[in-house]
Amino acid sequence: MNLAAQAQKTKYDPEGTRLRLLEAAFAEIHRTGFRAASLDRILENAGVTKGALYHHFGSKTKLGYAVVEELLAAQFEEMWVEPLERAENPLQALTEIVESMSQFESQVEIGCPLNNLANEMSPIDEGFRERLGAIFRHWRESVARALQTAKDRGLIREDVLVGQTASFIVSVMEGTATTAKNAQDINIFHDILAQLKIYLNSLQPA
Amino acid sequence: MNLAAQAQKTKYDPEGTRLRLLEAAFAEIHRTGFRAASLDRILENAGVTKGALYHHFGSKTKLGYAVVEELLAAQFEEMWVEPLERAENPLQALTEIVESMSQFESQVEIGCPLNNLANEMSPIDEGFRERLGAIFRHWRESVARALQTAKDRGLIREDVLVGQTASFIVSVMEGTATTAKNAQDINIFHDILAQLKIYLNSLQPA
DNA sequence: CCTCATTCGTACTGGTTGGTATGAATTAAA
DNA sequence: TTTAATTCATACCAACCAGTACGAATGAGG
Repeated sequence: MNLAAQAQKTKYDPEGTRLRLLEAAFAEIHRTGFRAASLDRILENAGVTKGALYHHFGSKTKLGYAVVEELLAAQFEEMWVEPLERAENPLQALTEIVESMSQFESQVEIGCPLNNLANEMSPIDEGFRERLGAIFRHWRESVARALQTAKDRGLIREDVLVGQTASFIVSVMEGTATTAKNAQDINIFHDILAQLKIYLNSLQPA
Repeated sequence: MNLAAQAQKTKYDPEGTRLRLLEAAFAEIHRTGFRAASLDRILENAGVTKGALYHHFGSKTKLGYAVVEELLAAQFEEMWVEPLERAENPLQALTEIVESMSQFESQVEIGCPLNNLANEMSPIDEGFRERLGAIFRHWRESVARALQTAKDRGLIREDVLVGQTASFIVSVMEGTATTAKNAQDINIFHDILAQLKIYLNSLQPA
């Protein structure tokens, strides 16, 4: 039945075209930034036309908002929030995420999409700022919870301020993305993450 | 004689218009980013016309390069390199610069211009990448030298890798600018810088 | 089968962009 | 004083942009 429906190849596929639009927009925005992202290019890559776009979303801006809410947020959920949530040793989990980051070569080429969008849009568009801010906040809170759990289990020192430290760690990640993207060099990326790991270790009790 | 030359008010003032163009471009670029910076707005703020611009610079891109080389680089020279160069206690000087940063409210509003430009232009324009990269390198080397001097004087531990640590510190500064700009909140800015100061202190011998 | 909303495709618009062509005004050189 | 180079001002252009108007194709409900 399900297969039949697929084979049938219905002409109109609203959910499908919507998703293809979102993904094409995400890629284009990640590559060029939001304002320089061309709707025509997005449409070409998505394989749909302008009528479809303005039917599903109402403007370029709303398309951008949807990308942030539905795709970008999910990426951080999967990469940071969930692994930290179900980790037995939160401090080690944090270190492992940082290590797994080292292999993200696209970060070096075109940067972290959250970092890119925040730098470009936050000062000039309140809608973007709020949505990106929500991701940042969620990210920081997730790290803060992990640090608190680690503290409760005696894995880090008592005098560590989990909130401020979480903000610090997140900022290091953002700064690292910027630095690596500019240097276009994977080595400096590794160097900084190595120092971040040393920093994380230094949080442990003496 | 000099005063007479000023009072004379010569009609053509190539160096003056060049500088006015550079400064107007710097402000506009800082506010909107390079690609969104409108030449017409720059010309309006500088009080000159398009003919002057294309006479002194040859294109929008070259104008941007000149801004980076002549204005942006000087800003970091003044803010970081020189104070660290002539500091008696390099570690303390580093801390003081970070503290002085806390009062830069424009950083919260529209971010650090180096951070902004690097995020926007480095992946898509080699000319910008090289020039911004030179500033980053200079910045990192300046911090690294300060750390090395501190190490030589026994102010920080022997096992601190000055190069990697300098890259780490610079990345924190960039990440902080991003975070603060998005949050539009001076408090989180202070929180992160407070943690950076704690980190700097942790470099001292036990 | 009929009706009506949904889902798109096509063609077009007004506005803005960086860039250019041209020449006039001014300065420097001879 | 004549000539030549610099320094600008004005008017214009092709390209691209987001957005819209309109209608045709398709789907769902009765």
